[in-house]
Amino acid sequence: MDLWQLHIFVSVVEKKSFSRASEQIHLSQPTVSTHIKELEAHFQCRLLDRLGKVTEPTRAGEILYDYAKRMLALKQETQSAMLDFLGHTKGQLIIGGSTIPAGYILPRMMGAFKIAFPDVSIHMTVGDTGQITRAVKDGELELGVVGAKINDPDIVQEKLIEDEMKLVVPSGHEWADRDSVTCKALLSQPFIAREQGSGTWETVIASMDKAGIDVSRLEPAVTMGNSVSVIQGILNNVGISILSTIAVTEELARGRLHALSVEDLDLSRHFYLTLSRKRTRSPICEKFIHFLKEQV
Amino acid sequence: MDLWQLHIFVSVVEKKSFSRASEQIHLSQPTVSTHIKELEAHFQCRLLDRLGKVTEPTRAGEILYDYAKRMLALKQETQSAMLDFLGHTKGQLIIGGSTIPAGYILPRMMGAFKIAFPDVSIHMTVGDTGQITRAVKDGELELGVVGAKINDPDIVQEKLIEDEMKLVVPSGHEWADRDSVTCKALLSQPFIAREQGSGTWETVIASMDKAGIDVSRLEPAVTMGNSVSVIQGILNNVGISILSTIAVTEELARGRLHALSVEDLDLSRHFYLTLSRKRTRSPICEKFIHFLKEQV
DNA sequence: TAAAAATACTCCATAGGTATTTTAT
DNA sequence: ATAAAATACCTATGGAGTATTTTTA
Repeated sequence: MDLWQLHIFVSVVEKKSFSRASEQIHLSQPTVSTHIKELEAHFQCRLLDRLGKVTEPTRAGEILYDYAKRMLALKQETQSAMLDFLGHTKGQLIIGGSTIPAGYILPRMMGAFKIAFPDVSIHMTVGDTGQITRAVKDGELELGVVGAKINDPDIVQEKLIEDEMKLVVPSGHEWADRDSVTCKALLSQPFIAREQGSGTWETVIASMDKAGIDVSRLEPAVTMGNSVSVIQGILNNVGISILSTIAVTEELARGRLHALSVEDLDLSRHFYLTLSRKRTRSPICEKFIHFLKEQV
Repeated sequence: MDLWQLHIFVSVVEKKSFSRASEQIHLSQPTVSTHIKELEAHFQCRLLDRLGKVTEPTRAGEILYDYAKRMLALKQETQSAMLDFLGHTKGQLIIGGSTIPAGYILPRMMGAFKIAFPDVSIHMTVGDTGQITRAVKDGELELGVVGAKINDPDIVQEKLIEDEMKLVVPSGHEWADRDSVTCKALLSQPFIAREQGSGTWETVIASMDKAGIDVSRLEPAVTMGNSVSVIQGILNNVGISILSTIAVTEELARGRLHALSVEDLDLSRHFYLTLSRKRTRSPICEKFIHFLKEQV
């Protein structure tokens, strides 16, 4: 019993004739006979009563007819579900990002993408670079955007957007009017650090190392878990810190914070589009990648 | 896309490996490869990501996997539905009978059959011989029991049970103690006739004709629609009539009616099992036919 | 007699195999 | 080095055809 035989069977039932069915399916009449014969052999019973003028299903044939119709309908449903999916008109897009991308970059993109493809439902996970990368590798996420380069043969990355990090001080601060400060000056100020695993913080440390500054000489007033807390800390004069300008655009615009560059410190970094090397991405995801590269 | 390929695909997804799947389905690994390749060509997309150690479905593959499982489950369901039906353990039995069989013979049989095959649901239609025969011919009924022979090449009949018809009189009647009366004597009594289409009545008329009695000389007190009414008529002294003993067994036993034979009148008739010559009957029906012949 | 299905047969496409190569761990 | 999948190639089954016979209205 296969779908093709069931299709032939259904046609014979509906046309009430082997010959008429053979015309409909573009087969010869003997071929139709053979397939019906085979089905009857398989079920070990007559399925069709050849009454001479017409052919009608037996009771067993009626039962099979119902099931055959259901199976063929399900086949059709499968075909269209696949077409829909491949035509990237609907489906799920499961992505992830580290703090800054998930907080500021991806939401904007998702909004725009949703307008272009309203039948796509998007799920976003937030995690640190390691978590996101692992999920991409395991196929749990189709795409990630993180702030660090990963050395893993299963992962491919691509620069997506440059992030300019700056020293951020509250509006009443002594440096509030300056454009830049020296790297050394930083050591005299109470500083808000980030906990381990933060891409932002790792970039800061790396660039200080590179500039020959001993990071341990920084005066960490407090360590905070996320950039929102850091911003609150700065606003409340707990200390100052280096942050993504992306994360503080709003506060800068409102004049509550000021951003200045640190001389001799390369605080630029990139966010990387992070994909699995081997896994096939859904057409929706490919579309979203295209979108990302275009928009940024 | 056919069920066999989907089965192979499902196996690969579940075993996470072409080789493992090939072992499970008892195919060679290259054969599995070919089938997957063909499926991928059909849908024009990758369905499985060969990751080296393991193989996992792509998003498209996940969608197909779900549908494939549903289709294979439906195939299984079809198989068992057919087996159930052919094992005549469950299903529908649609039969019919003319008045006497449907009123007295078939109900008894149905009761006994239901005990032997509790999962069979039985539907019975009552109609005159013509209606029942036509329905059998059209396949609406699988089996009929009627009181007349039909001349139709599409119909086969078989004597099932002999019905002895007798003259029935109320207990207070002048003939109540007699065993028989002459045919002529009938003409002096108020008689309850049956309307046209009644097999019982046709048998009465035919046998009178044969005995050389002019039926029109009968004194029809009233014409009634069914044997139950006739019985009521006799009980209430409206007149007497000739009836199937089968239909009056109860009243005879209770002594409220008496049955006597009519001399020179052949009032025996048969009920005939009536089947379509060409149509295949369900196993349930074949079982029921066996049952009928055995029990009577 | 005419129409429908079954039978007989022929052919080729393909599902299946084995042997081997390529790829990735 | 090893295991997995892909490739190459061969074989045989069976799906499709045409021609014909059988059946039945």
